[in-house]
Amino acid sequence: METIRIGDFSFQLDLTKPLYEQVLQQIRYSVARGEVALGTKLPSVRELAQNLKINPNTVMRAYQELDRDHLIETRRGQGTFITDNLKIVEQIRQNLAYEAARSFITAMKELGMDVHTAKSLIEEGDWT
Amino acid sequence: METIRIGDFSFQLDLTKPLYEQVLQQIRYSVARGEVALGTKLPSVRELAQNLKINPNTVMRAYQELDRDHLIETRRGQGTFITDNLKIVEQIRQNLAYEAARSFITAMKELGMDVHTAKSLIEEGDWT
Amino acid sequence: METIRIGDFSFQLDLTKPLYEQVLQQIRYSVARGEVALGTKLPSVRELAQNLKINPNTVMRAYQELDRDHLIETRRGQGTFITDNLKIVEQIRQNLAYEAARSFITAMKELGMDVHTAKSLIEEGDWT
Amino acid sequence: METIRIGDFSFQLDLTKPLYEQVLQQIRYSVARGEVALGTKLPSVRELAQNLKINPNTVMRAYQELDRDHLIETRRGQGTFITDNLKIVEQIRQNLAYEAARSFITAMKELGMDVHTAKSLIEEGDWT
DNA sequence: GTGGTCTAGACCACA
DNA sequence: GTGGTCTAGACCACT
Repeated sequence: METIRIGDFSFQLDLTKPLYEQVLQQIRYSVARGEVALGTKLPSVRELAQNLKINPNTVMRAYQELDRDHLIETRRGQGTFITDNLKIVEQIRQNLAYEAARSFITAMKELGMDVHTAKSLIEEGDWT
Repeated sequence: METIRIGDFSFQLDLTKPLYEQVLQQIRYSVARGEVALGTKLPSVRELAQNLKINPNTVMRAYQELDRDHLIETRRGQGTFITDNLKIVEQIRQNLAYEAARSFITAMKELGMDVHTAKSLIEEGDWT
Repeated sequence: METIRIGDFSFQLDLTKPLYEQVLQQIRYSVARGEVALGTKLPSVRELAQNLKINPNTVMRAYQELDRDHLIETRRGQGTFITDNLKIVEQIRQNLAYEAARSFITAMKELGMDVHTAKSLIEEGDWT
Repeated sequence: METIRIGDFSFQLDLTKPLYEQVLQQIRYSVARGEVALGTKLPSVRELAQNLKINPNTVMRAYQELDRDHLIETRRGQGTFITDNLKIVEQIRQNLAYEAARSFITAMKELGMDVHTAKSLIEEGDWT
């Protein structure tokens, strides 16, 4: 799978899965990971679409959803920017981590395994 | 969300998500959890459909996917049965657990957190 | 898969495939292979059904189809017998072999492989 | 039996056999035979259905099974494409050929004929 | 009675 | 426009 870099962002798209969701997630994770400075200007919808060779509507949809979560801000005539509110970023980072953990634990419980077993699985696995 | 019991199985359907997938998963987990004896006859397609108030085709699709994974066996004119092969069941159980762990770790890494942090999250969380 | 012997015949049933067809084929092949003497009496419908733990209707259907091919003969009040006509048996044996070869060659051609390649495949394979 | 061509594909349907299986097989063989370039877009579900005068659901089922084998890739909103992975195609071609040979040999053995006889049958037959 | 295939047609998600 | 899910209901194959 090809990696495309644009500004501080990098994208890897799997064409068989919803594109707008991948774009959205990869921006979300880039910011949460701290790779992108707060307040940074995002590439324009048209520019990103061109680079990723996807439809501008798809990029727009991704931006809209991020805007709704206040992770990015659209300023008319200026472009789209990462929020400069550190709290929001931290909040999102925590939520994503918590959600991932919670769904792991849920799956384990559905298999009749307890939290202890879950921990062992994480410890013993080779996650390179 | 209403729980429906039928034979050794219980089902909870969320009408906003693909029904056949939920049926499929819930059978898969029931067997993996060891709640259902190997070789057991599943409810007939029509019977389960009626109980869950969904279309028989939807149930059939769930059964067919499980059949392809060899977790169940369908015998025309007789019905559908859980495999009596313990190995297959164990294999599936391991795979489900491993997949859950792997996707948790992947998400953590994408947030810039390491396996150690992942473990702490599991330890400290309140997963009741 | 369990093998069941009854008289000169032996059966192996896979419950997930049409039973009447398996019974039919296995009788057909037993005779073609020359394992069963011409004129031999077949087990009664009821007896065979009992031994194979399947429905008598299923055995009956197999017998009826074999009767139509004149491989067996039903004599009222006496039972069912393998034909004593060697020609019919030879004919069926040849047909079965020819059919198998023809469908193999057809598949090969559909893959864009010629008869020569087909022969090589047979020669080189490990068919133990 | 009427042959219907559409794009690089051609279809012949026998209405007495499962349609989705025939569609599936004919696509599979077209690709294995190398008649269709890797990465090619398949006709859309609706388009193929219309041309073959069958129901879109029937076409979809064929596509879904091929997708599971990774011979094709479906991209929501974009269409369905032949895989661009040559390895998968070669693998499938080999498997199909091997399976055909294996089932031929099995049939011969069940008739009490050996591999040598099988080879002779292939050599002597008139397979035009 | 069991499962399997097919149709017609609705409604949704994605690009 | 694309594919994906679901329904209702017909008809068939097998036990």
